[in-house]
Amino acid sequence: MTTERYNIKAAEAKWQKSWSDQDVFTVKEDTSKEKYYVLEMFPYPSGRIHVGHVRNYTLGDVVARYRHALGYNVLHPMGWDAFGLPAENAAIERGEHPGKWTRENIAQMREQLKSMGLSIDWSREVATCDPDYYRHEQAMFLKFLEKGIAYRKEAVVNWDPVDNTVLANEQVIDGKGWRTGAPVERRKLNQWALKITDYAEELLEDVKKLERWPEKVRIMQENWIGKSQGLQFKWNIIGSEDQIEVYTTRPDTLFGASFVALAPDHPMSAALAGNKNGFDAFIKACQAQGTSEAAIEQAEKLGFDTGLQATHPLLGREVPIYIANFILMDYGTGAIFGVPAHDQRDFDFAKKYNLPIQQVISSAEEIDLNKESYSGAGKLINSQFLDGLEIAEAQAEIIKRCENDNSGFGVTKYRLRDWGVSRQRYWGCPIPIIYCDDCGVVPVPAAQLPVTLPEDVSFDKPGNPLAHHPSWKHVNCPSCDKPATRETDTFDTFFESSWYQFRYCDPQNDTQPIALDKADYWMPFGGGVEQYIGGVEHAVLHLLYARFFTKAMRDCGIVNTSEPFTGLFTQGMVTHETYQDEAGKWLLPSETLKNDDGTTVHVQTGKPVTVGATIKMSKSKKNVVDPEEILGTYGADAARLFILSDSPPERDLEWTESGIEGAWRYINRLHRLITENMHKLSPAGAQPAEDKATTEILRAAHATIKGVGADIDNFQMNKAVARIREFSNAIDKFLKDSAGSDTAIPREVFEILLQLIAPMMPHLAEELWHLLGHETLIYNQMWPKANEALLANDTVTIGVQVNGKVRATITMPKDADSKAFENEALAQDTVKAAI
RNA sequence: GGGCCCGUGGCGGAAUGGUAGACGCUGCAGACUUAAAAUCUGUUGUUCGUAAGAGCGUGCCGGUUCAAGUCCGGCCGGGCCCACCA
Repeated sequence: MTTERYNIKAAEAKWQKSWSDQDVFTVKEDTSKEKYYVLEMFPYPSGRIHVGHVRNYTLGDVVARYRHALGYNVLHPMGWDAFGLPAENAAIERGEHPGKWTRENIAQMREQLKSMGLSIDWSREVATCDPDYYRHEQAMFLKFLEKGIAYRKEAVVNWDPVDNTVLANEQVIDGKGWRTGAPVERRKLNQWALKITDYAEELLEDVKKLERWPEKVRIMQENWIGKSQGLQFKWNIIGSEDQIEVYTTRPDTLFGASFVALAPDHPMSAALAGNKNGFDAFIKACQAQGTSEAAIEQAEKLGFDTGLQATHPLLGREVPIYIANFILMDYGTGAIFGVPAHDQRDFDFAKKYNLPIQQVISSAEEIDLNKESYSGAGKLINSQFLDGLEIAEAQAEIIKRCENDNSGFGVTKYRLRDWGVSRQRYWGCPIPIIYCDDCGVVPVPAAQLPVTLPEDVSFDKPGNPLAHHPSWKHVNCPSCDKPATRETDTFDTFFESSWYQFRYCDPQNDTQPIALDKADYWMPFGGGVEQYIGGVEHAVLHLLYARFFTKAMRDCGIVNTSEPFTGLFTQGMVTHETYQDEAGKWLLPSETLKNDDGTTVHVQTGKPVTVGATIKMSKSKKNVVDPEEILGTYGADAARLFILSDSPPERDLEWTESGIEGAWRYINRLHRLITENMHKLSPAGAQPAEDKATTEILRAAHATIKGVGADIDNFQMNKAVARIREFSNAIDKFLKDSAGSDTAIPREVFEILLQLIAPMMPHLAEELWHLLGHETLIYNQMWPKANEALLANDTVTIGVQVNGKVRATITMPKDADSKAFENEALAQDTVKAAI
């Protein structure tokens, strides 16, 4: 018998064409079916997909195909997060227009994704740089402005003095601009911001309810929002009318206060310092101070003594006033009172400036206040009316007294800051605002939207090309028609990714971001995207912004949804070994060769190569593999299978050559398993034989249906793959055992196998399904139902332990009583011997 | 400094408190082949033993339990996130 070897390339292309020709992935609202929205974080169109994308989209595709087979109306879209800096950098480096560069990249990446065989409804594709996308964003921004959710404020930003642009925090490395290396300046600029702080409490309360989010991400968001409760009150300045307002979460330690300190950039600091010598130098030193982790750890606590004293309004305590480098203007009120005995920073400061260290919390454990502060539990001492109280009681008491006395009040604060959305960049969505000398800030009228980017821009000057453009920014004021200028800033690119999940539901709508009825179908009040999948690196920024945006859209009447993503899965990274040649130069995995003796050498020179740590794939360490090469060599199914096989999806996945080869071998083995045994298939419609082997293989089939379904539900794709391999091994054994006899393999067994592999290896499943004689696509086949009657196992095998050691195993009827188990156990020779 | 997660063979990893190591990768031995590749078969925690078999084994110490990789307490080690946040 001759069997043709499985031609992976031809088969994968053929079935991709079939899916496309039959338009099976296009989806419409259908109220007769339950919907299921599967979404993976959309890619930035950098030009080529990387293995992280392959992992992300494979995971999503398994869920989408599985849910579709279960009968859900599945929405599984794809798009492009297309605005951003790399496009501008490419423009600067190669003189290409960012739009052209981006669109070419999209075209290339779309083809790469299609070659993975993803079940994506490409008719819903969106690119955020498309005016038809961002016009709605501009309209929403104007609604936010009306509602008071968007506002203009003066904010301190990271300013690169060489490029003349604002940098994001991530673009500041050790206090220097990432591109220019110039020391970053802190500058005050007028910026548009969104009032995410108004939503702090709702964001915090709701994130606790997102049960299908990883605990880790929920905690990260909670920490980021940073709710704290404390006391806010004012200290009087001796010899002045002014007061210093402070915030503390430890009002109980008030009697231990030995100083009051203000942030260097606190509005009162300069006045308090007066014209004392050294203040300017002190401020300069504070500004020069790095913000990196290392810098903070090494930084000495520095203070500037104003020479003034402050008194507590309720208690009359008198303490010196300092300006200190470790006080942050962005948190609380930008001023504190210091309690050296119970706060380590205050302790360090007190040691340096010889301030008193007064203990007010006692503890059973030993406290040495010469060495360090004590911040644990205990009872109040040295605190007059608070003495003897527990910390929590003391806090309540002091807040009560201050409130009665009107000298202070209990207050809830959040660490969360408003979201500054202005960027001095070209390749972003223009902010639809016009500035008029007479009318001030004028929103662009709805009829004039979208404000589109000019095509003819030059990048030869540093700074924002929109500001340099000769004509773009000059317009007439919409209200008085006098000459006016446009806002030349563009939105932060997180703006686009904050609402794209809605746009996929109604991508062609040119009057609204999304029609309400479509939003209500796909992203109803009770929940949005059932399954969102992406990297954990977006745990805070993107996922918090998108949650906020959804609530803001809801409050503007655009949607009824409160939470965009009801289910979230964060995948692990893809890692790879690293390689260096003798000179220490990093080598690509494809430049190395493993010898049989275990050594690794350079593929061309044959010189030894040092194999280094297995770390996240990165261009700089060159430990990357190109998905296009993998797909070309092994095919999409093998790549998908390997990605799903070994590591649990939430953990890091080590990419290995032997692993992908193993997956490829299994694809071929499955193909042979079916094609070489077609003649053993039972005829269609025949009742299965009732012999033991046939019953066992059917039982295995149905147990596998149940297990694989549960595994996919639980995102344990590696277990699903193991189960399928176990099942195919069982089929293999069945066929070998029955060789020579006329025992048929039930057709159902092969069909179940193919249906179970279909979400993971869709091309192979279609190919073999077709070879079994089916005219319809396996994609449209309903997921098989496990036959519970077959699964009901009537015997059970248990281990018998004596003194904690397994001495025997016994197999008993499941409904046997405990006495029967006991008798059988005691009858075992090994058990008798052990007793 | 705060928070979270994880420690199981040579490796990735399985295991509702109930036969630890499923499934794979690697290695080893063999079959087929002139040879190689591919494929197939066997084997692969560790120690002792020719073998049958026996002992030891889930980072360490203790606890709960008839029974612990799993639950509890305390250590040790590794990773991630946040952070002069008052």
